Amino acid sequence: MKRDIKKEAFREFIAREGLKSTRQRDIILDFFLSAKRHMSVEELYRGLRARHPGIGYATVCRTLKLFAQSGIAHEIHFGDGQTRYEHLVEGEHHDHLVCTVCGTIAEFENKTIEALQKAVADSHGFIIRSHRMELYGLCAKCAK
Amino acid sequence: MKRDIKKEAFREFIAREGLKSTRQRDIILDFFLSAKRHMSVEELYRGLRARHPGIGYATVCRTLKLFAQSGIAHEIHFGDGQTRYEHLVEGEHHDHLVCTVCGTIAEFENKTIEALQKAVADSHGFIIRSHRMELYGLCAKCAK
DNA sequence: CTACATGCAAACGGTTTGCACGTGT
DNA sequence: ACACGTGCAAACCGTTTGCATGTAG
Repeated sequence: MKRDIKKEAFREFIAREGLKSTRQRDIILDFFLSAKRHMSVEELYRGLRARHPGIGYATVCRTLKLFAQSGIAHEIHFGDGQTRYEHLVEGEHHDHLVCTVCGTIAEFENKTIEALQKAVADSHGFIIRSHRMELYGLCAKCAK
Repeated sequence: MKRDIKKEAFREFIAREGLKSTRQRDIILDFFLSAKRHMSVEELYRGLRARHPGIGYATVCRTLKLFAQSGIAHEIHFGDGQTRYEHLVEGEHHDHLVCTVCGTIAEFENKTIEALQKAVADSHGFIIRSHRMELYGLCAKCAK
């Protein structure tokens, strides 16, 4: 199962870097992996806090950064001043449909677009390291 | 000339909203239109400050927001915590190639990608209001 | 026993706001 | 004259950091 692969990957990262496996990190990782994707730090913090009142905001921030470093998660910004994290499904990449009314975020992937991005970059002599693409507007529900 | 069309558009906006035309707004607009696109608030502020020492940061922020409201400019965020503004060329839309080494931002436009975005959105019943697409990596210079 | 992790509170960085004073209409 | 604009400093908001204490290895 995906979840366990990530846990394993994070465990390895922790070991490799000489860091420590702690109760908090386990709790945060569990919650993060089981929560919906694209959670903001604040949402994650509140969710965690509900079950584990002692946990600190700073710890959540620090741990999420570790997830990003370890490669199991990715930091995203939608321009609303909130940092979000999404868990990564290995090599896969996807982009976002962001509903500006209800805030729902859907994902999509389109190989043709990615190929065209590559072509555009090539024509500028530009080497793509990463990209982001977000479509903002009304989701099916809110469009009605 | 483009510049004058924008000045005119802003003047109209000011009038329509019952706002006032002031020395500062003129200065900021001039500087903004003549500066390179994608300037951060900080860069604009420093540039303005060099010639007009009295100008306040808050005024620059407020005025840039007005530009955005009036439709002559657009706020953009590249996830580095800085707000940038770019002046809009009417209906045109373009996307960005951001060099992560030297910070240079190039623009491109690709109708095929836009059509595909529309297709993706349609297949989700999603109505696009706006979008953003940024390719991050190394520009031609930095790639060498 | 040592180094890393935690929770708290204070600091931070960019942006926004409150307010007394200035200025366009 | 009145309403809107300005500059400054203080507030703000999400995030990060310093520090004393806790805990994994």
